[in-house]
Amino acid sequence: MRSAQLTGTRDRILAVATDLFGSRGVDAVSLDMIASDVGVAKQTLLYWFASKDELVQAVLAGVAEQLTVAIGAAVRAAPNDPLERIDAVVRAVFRAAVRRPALLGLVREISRLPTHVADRFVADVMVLVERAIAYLETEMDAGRLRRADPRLVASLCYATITGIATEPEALRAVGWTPSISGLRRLRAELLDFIRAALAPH
Amino acid sequence: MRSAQLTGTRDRILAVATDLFGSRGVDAVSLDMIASDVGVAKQTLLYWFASKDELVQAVLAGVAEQLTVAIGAAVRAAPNDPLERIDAVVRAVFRAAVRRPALLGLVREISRLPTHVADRFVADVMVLVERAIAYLETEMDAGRLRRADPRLVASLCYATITGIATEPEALRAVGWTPSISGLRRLRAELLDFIRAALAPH
DNA sequence: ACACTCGTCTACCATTCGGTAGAGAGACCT
DNA sequence: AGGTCTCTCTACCGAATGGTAGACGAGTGT
Repeated sequence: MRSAQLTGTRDRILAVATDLFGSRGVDAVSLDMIASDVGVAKQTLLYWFASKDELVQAVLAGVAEQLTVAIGAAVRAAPNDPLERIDAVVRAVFRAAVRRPALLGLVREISRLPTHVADRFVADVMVLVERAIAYLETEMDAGRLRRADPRLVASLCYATITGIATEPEALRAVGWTPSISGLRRLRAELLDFIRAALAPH
Repeated sequence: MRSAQLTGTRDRILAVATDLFGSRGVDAVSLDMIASDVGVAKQTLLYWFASKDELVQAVLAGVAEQLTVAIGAAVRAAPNDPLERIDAVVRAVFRAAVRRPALLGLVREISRLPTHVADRFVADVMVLVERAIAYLETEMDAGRLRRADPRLVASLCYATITGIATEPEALRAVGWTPSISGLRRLRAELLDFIRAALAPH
């Protein structure tokens, strides 16, 4: 054995692969790049993951779990008001995205992946989406949210959040530079936008 | 000369490249694929465009022009009410995206491109963005739009529109199937969402 | 002491990629 | 007719990619 790592080789590979796949895209990242970043030979990657596809699937599984846990905790901790809950979820997703910037970038990668690679991930996330849709619907029925098609509202919120979090170019184009305070302002503006879009009347 | 084509080889290459780059991503599309789709040899591509980078730039230039023309015409034809104008722009972008589905997918590709390839396109689009921001600001000052940071509002609208138009996976995940009537409903819902987010109070 | 498993390595392979070299076929000019 | 320009082709190249084959060393159980 080479040495007693604090984290196992497999976990380090997953961490590096998540960052690289998310920030540059799956196609643009080679196994050699990941291996060299981790500090092992490419063959070591292929020992832990039989193929690149399998590595991508493992990375996606990790992302799905992180999102599920983060969102679940946020919902449980939030008061029962729908706007407050949406607020809490957006904050949770933002927090996750700040801690690991490539996370939402990876979510956006799925539309480019062959279906047999993305299927499992789509199924995992579908659970979250269905739950959100059901919740939106009951709140609309109760008049606490603006009446609309809950499925499309969920898509719109998703598109807005991941869009804003994964398009640094778009933000640079409007003269935005990343910083802690800038990020907080961005989040506040995003929350206002979504609140205004969903509030009744 | 091989034959009298209705459109020149160069234009056909551009059309095919736009569709492929936009739908599958620049990295994932090889010159061989484009050439075989057009029905010429790869070398013919490299005769018209000195390199893949140059082809990508030419494709982006075409996209920027189409968007500029479509949006410009929509704005000129719309009444002076800000919500009406935003409405008109969204409809124009949607129309362009329906006619050529890969168009907005390409816009999203720029964040992955080397800067020297994307720079020109970013500059072209920045003109549109600056104009939109200035307009939003004056309308906010006049109290006809909800008060907010116009730069970030522009980014949010951009993220929402391109997000919804380029993530078929996300829409499939909420049980949406593409159709003419479905698309119209989607557009209507998107317009309601943005109107509600931007209307004063 | 010996066989076995686990984790990592070096060496290599087939394929694909973007790009070069150069030939050839028509159109046009003189 | 001959020369030149435009456009397309076949043939090839070096680099990079995902993946295979197999050796090596350190633990571990018997």
